[in-house]
Amino acid sequence: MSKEITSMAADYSQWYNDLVIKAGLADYSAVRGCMVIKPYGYALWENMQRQLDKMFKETGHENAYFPLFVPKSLFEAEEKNAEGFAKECAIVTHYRLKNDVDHPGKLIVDPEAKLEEELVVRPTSEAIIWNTYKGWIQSYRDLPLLINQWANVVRWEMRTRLFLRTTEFLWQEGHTAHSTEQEAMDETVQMLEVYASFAEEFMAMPVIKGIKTENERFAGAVETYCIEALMQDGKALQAGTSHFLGQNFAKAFDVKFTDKENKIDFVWSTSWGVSTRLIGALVMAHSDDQGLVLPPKLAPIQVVIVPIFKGAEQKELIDQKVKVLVAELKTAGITVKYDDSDNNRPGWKFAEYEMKGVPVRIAIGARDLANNVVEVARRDTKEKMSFSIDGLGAQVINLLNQIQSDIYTKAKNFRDERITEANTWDEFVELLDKKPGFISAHWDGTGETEEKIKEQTKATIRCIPLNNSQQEGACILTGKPSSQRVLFARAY
RNA sequence: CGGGAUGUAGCGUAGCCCGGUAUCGCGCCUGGUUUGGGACCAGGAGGUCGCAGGUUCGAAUCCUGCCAUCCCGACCA
Repeated sequence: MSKEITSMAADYSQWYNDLVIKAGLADYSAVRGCMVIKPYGYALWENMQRQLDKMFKETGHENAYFPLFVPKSLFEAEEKNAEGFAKECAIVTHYRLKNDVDHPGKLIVDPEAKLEEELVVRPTSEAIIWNTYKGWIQSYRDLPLLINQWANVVRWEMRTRLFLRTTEFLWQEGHTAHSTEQEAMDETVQMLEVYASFAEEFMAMPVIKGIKTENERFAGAVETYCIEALMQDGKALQAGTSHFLGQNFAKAFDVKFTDKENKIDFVWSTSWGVSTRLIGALVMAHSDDQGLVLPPKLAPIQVVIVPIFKGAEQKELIDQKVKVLVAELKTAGITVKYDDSDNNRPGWKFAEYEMKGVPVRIAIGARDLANNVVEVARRDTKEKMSFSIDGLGAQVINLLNQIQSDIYTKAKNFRDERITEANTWDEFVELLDKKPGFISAHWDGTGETEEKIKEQTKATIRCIPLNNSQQEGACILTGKPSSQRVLFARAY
């Protein structure tokens, strides 16, 4: 099978699709808008999960699991949340099929089996969770309640894209309850920090932390914090959100607690989430025309070893040496695969593992054995070098660390070069096409202006960066006074 | 929901205009030779041509209807 993919320059969107399919991350499925996550893609997700889960636990959270279905009456309780998600919900209305008497072998929905109350397939779980929390919280002693769940959710999007926006997707959603506003706000910011450090340290993807404007805010939130990343085509991608929900959900679901002074109040809450969209972000942040480029810290395979031999005798010698090397690398904590499969020759394997983004490839042949070296190639730069077999583990660890850091730096330089200030409308419009990326510009603070800018340019305000420097200026569209610049971009 | 495209073997395709039971490549199986950037030779298996009707002696091909997926747009915390 030809493994060529469309080049980024020719068609970025097609490049992305080709890459996801050919690298074996996912497949299209028989269900519109839903994908199959293949083992390699799922391994990547598992690595992300493992790290995030660890970070959640380190910050005091526990995992639990809540139902997939939400009774409609609960779903509608928090008005803004319900309204925000209403037009993208899948609804269960019946619970049984029956044989179609007119068409043998076919089934139809049994009209007798209509549900008394429809069930909403969760697009997010606030409703079912807050309904549950009501029974769990009475006293300040029950707080804070710090729970995360790993789950799937369904949002009936009109247009889907592999990983970036699928009808069903996997994610985690944290839902916490606190006795004070300050504590809930601290939690919101803490989790934003967790996401940011995960993105930067593990995904090697620089992000901008900020808050959303009212238009872009989560339905039902008082404030939405986000991390925004920049993809290689200059479009922004929301990579994670952390919401300060105030007392909105507590009031909607009547979740009250008694404080030390025996006073009753509604609890304060947060929710925060990241999804399999992060895989899409990872793909678009680093990869190239030859395939994926994965950060060593998340790569399902960190090192692949390919034998090069003439005849069974050489293969035997290489096998023996590789066995020792694999053990050494594993001891050093490296995930290593020895691909001595007979199906394909070295050249094919080289191309294949480049497509899959394996950070380091080691080739070993008779020539190398004679010289007590191996050929080491790094995926990100394609650079080839020769490492001594002695102390290979330590050298490889250094290289993996170097790659992790280099791809972050590369992505950061790329991103930083594409944060441009615009001071006039013409400049703003021109930049969007000529130098796509984040555009830092003054805005008059109104939703109407934001909406107009979106209509005219498709650019939205990605965020108001945290610790944004205050600066007097004039809104690029209306010329009205502004106290700070905000970041605009076209986004996924 | 609007616009565009596609549906033929596991994948990618030719054939369709001009009707006669399906082409090629990759992959797969067997045997052999190979292996430092996507190997080669020989043999072999695999397809109710998306579905349902219709026209016809005969339909992948013509007609009607349907379905599905993808892409672009609108939409999207």
